[in-house]
Amino acid sequence: MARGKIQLRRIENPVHRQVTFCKRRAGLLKKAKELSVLCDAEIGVFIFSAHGKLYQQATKGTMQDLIARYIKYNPEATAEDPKLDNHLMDPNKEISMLKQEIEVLQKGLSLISSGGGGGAMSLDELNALEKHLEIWIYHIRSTKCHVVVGGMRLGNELCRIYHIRSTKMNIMFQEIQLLKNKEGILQAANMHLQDKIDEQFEMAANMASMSKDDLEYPLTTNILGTHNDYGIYQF
Amino acid sequence: MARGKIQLRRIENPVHRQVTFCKRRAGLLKKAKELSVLCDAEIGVFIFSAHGKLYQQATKGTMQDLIARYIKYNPEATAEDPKLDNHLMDPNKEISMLKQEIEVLQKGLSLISSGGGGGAMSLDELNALEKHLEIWIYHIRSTKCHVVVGGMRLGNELCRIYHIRSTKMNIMFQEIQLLKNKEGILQAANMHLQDKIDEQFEMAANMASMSKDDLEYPLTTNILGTHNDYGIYQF
DNA sequence: ATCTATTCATAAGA
DNA sequence: TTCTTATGAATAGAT
Repeated sequence: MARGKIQLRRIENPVHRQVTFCKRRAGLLKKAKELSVLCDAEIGVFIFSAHGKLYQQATKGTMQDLIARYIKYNPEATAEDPKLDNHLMDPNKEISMLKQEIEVLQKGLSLISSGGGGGAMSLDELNALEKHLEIWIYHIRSTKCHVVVGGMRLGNELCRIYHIRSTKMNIMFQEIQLLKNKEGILQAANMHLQDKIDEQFEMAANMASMSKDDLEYPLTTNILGTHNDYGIYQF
Repeated sequence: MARGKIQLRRIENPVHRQVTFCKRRAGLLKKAKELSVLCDAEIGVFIFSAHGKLYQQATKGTMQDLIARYIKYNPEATAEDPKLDNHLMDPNKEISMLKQEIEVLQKGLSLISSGGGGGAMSLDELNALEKHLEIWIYHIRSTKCHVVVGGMRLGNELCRIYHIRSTKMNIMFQEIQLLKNKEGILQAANMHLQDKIDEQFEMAANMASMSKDDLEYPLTTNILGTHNDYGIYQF
C-alpha cells in the first residue's frame, strides 16, 4: 500500500513478515476499535501469530462475554463441540472436575521428579509411577493440545539461576571427562606395572624357582572393573 | 477519512452510521484476511451490530476451533484478576485458570514421559528433557503475558519441573565422587605395585646385582598429580 | 451502489 | 522496535 504494492500472499522474508505483522496487527485492532465506536458495534478480534502468540481485542466488555454471546447467538453450531460444552456446564461441577485432573497431573509430576532425584527409584515408587503414567497418558491423548503456551512469567532471577546451572553442569561434565581420562591413564599404568611384575617374576622364577602366586595382584585389573559396570548411567 | 476527517465517536446520524458500518465492516474483515494471509496468522473476528446482528470471519479453520483455541490459551482470563482466592473469583475465570494450569502440567509431563518410558531416567533422557525444557522456558519467557498470579500452584509446578535439572546434577555429582574414589583406589594400587616392584628389585639385585633404574616407574605416583591439582572447580 | 477528494495505512529503508 | 516518507488503500460525503 505504499512504496510498492505487495501481493496478497504469505510474505516469505521472515523479517518483512514480522514487521508487517506488527504494523497490520496494530492497524487491524485500531480499525476494530474505530468501527466499534463509530457505529456502536461490539467487536471481538483475536489473532494467533504463526508462533502461537495471542493478540486480542474486545471493544466492549470482556472477550469472555463476547464469546459467550457468540455461543449463545448460534447454539446449534457449538452444541456438538464438547470443548465448548464445558463452558456451558455448571461452573462448580466443572471446577471440581478440573481440580481433580490437576491433582492427577501433579501426582504424576511429583512422582517423576522426586523419584528420579536420587538416581535409583524404589520398586514401590516405580509401580506407583507406572500407574500414574497410564492415567496421565490417557489424559494427554484425550486432549488435543494445539496451544503452545500458558501465560506465565519466569522471573529474571530464575532465568539467571537457570543459566548458572547450565554453566555449572558444563563444568561438571568437563570434570567427568577429565576423571575418565585419568582413570584410563591409571589403568594403563597399572597394566604396565603388572606386566613388569610378571616379567620380573619370570626372571626371579628362572633364578630362584619361586612360586608365581606370591607375586600376582589381580586387584589392578579386575577388582575395579570398567566404569560402566557400576551401571548408574551412561553419558 | 476522505472529504473531511471525522471524529472518533459514535455517528449520530443513523443513515450515516449504517453506511459507515457497512463500509468499515467490509474493510475490517478484508484487513483481517490480508493479515492472515500475509503473515500466516490465524485470526477470528466477530462483529455484533448495534442491533445484535452477527458478522464474523475466521481466517483459518472454523470459528469454533478458534474459540476453542482461545479458551485453551486464554492468558487474559487469569491475568486480570489480582485476587487469588479461588472461592471468591468469577467461576469462568477460575475455570480458565485451572485449564491453563492443566495445560502447563500436561506439557511438563509430556516432556518427561516422551523421554522416560516407565523406569528410571537415564542421563541421556535427562539431556533430552533438558533441551525440551529450555525450549519450553524460552516460550514462556518470550510470552508477554501479564500473568503474575497464576497462583502458587502453577509456580510450584514450574519449579518442580525445573528441578529435574537438579536430578541431573545430582547424578553427575555422584559420578564425579565415584570417579574420584576409583582414582584413589587406582593410585593406591599403583603404589602397591610400585612397592612390589621395588621389593622384587631388591631381591633381584641381591641375587643378580641388577641396576635399579631399569625397573622404576615414577609415572604411577607423580605424573598425574592429585585430582585437585587440575583446579577446575570445587564443590 | 458508485464516484472522488482526502485522509489513512503502510512498504521500504534507516 | 521505531521513525520517516512516498504511495497505495480506505473511505466520507456527494450523487
